[in-house]
Amino acid sequence: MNDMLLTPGTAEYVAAEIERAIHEHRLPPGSKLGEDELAEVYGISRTIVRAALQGLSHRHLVELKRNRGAFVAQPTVREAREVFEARALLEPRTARSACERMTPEGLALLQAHIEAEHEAVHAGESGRAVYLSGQFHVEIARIADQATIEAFISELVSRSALIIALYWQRRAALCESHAHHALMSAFEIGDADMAEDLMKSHLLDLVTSLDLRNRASFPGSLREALAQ
Amino acid sequence: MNDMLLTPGTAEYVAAEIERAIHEHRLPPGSKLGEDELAEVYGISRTIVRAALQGLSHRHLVELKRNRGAFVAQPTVREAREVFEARALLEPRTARSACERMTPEGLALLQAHIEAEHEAVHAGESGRAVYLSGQFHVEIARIADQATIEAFISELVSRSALIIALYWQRRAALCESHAHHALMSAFEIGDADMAEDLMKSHLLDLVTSLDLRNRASFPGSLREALAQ
DNA sequence: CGAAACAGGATTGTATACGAAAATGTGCGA
DNA sequence: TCGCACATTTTCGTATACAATCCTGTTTCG
Repeated sequence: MNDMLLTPGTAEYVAAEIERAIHEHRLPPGSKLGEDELAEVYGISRTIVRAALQGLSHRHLVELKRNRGAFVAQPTVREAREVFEARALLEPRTARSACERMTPEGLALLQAHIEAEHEAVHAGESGRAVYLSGQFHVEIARIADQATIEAFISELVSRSALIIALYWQRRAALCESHAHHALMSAFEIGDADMAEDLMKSHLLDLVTSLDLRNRASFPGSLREALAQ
Repeated sequence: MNDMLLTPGTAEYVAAEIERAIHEHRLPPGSKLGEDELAEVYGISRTIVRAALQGLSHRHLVELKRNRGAFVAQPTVREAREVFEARALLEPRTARSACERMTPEGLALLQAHIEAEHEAVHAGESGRAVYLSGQFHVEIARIADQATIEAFISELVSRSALIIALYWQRRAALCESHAHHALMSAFEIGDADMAEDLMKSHLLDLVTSLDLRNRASFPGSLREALAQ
């Protein structure tokens, strides 16, 4: 769905690949990202890999531990709350803006997006489904024509993928598509108030579908897993 | 006012130094940031300098032109509008949160901040004054105890410094301190609604004090300066 | 037998060397 | 004199070499 016009071998390309893998839950939180390993995979030197990892760490998707290496980030419960707090500030009014500036092309884009989501869900590609449902929010920001806010939302959506990987609780798998469908309706009839409200409650639904009780977060992940 | 606990010789240290210089208008928009030059200044290799510059480019403070080098960013009029749009979404409600969670320590911190601003203004250190008045907003986000939003606001404030350098129009030099004083009053009496409203109008005042008419932005800066 | 010290291996941190691209300066020809 | 092509110089992009650090498995001593 997103542009693939990044030339292979660049730091941006490698970063995008890793980010997508994180987003699709192929790289679970805590995964070690060895520099030599990545360099070999992409046929480049560690210089580029390091640039990519540094970029990802600025987006809080990767944690760089000095002399230890790079790891896929493990957002704490607190971080998770903060991310959705930020989304709650940015996204509803961005959905409003998008609705006000909606074009036929934008509408078609979002429609195609939703259909791709459905496909992924039915094909059992849950990773891709999670990725697409996140990108839906980014597309809305893009339609709102706010590049700065879009960049923030893009980061928050990616971090949300990590949060979902860590704190998602089984129940409620269908609310997603419903919420996106509802938003589409609002966009179609051009009801900006409705779009804003729907986005607000959609985000609220998302947080409440997480298990954000303070279970000591995951600094070690092992200590946590074994300390019965 | 900010922590100086970054060990010299690291990319973070160099990035912080450059960012501060940008913020204080010692490095005007468009300045060339040569790698060899910076490496010599800080007594390090280009490796570290490049890491620092890449970090700054992720915050949109530096523009990296392939095979050309790094330059202090020159936000366009459109970018300027977007930055303040984003600030309008984030900061008022963050000021509210800060007000609700205000502590005596936080109050004292902000008070000291304002006094430092006054000092800088009276000492004629306009660069430092601009820097401090920006940091005031970041401190509020910190008091609101929202690290994620704080990071966003920090970036937006830094970009605002560039925008001010480019688009500020003389008049209205005193509104700044007034607005910050008014905010302090709201914090002191714990009036969250007032804090939110004051921040909202403060940001509005800021944008309206800029000259954001489309004067072809500054892609070249030279072409612009000489095309009479 | 257990714990601390030690050595080996693996991985990251930094500097530097070399190649590539762009900007600039020079000289030739029209 | 002007313009174009070529050479030079500067600066960036990438790879690689080496040093520093950490982890782990082993040894040694109490």
